[in-house]
Amino acid sequence: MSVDLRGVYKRLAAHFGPQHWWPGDSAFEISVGAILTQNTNWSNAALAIANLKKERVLHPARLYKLGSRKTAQLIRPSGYYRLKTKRLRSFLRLVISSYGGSLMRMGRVPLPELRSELLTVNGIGPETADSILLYAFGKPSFVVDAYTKRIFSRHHLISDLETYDEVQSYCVERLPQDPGIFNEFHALIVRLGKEYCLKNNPKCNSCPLAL
DNA sequence: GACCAGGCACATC
DNA sequence: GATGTGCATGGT
Repeated sequence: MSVDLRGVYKRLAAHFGPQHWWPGDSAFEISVGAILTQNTNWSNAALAIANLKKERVLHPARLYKLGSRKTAQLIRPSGYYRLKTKRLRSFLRLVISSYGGSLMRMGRVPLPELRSELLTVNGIGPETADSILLYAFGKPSFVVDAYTKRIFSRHHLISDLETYDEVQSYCVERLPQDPGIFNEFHALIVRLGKEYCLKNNPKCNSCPLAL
């Protein structure tokens, strides 16, 4: 069975309107946000980013120079702060050692190579890598997350056993290879998930995606 | 006070 | 390769 994912996208877009993702003023800020929001409510990640901005360290070299203790203190509201400090610093080492601290230079690397490189960083898995590629660098890398899996399996588009790569292929094969569409689609899925497809108490009756 | 949130690495079987 | 566990905060 082949579901019209383009149609799904159009309906969500018509229902919710533009989502204006990802909130952030630079590729670096978006990348940091992608790590800080792992398994975490965005509002908590945003508190941490606000702290980094206030200290004027939302910049690769400055943040690295800041050191672990101070970084951990600033990103505390995002949760898992010791773990995320390590992860941020692993990412920073890549940016600094391979690209001289320039996200601009990093963004010139072709998608497949850059994705592989990001996945070598401790703490960057497929979702975080794809979020950085899509939202920080504007590359057509489709982001799959818990909402995508939950919604698609509840609507019987996929089984709940599918792996990350399988769900990603499923979507990529059914959508135009356009970063603008990938961007909006994922944001709309998250919006739908938050409003209609909660873990325990789904108000699925009124779901705009009656498939 | 329980439950949840825009994951990932690592241990163990 | 599948399954389980640690990581931690702030909002509802």
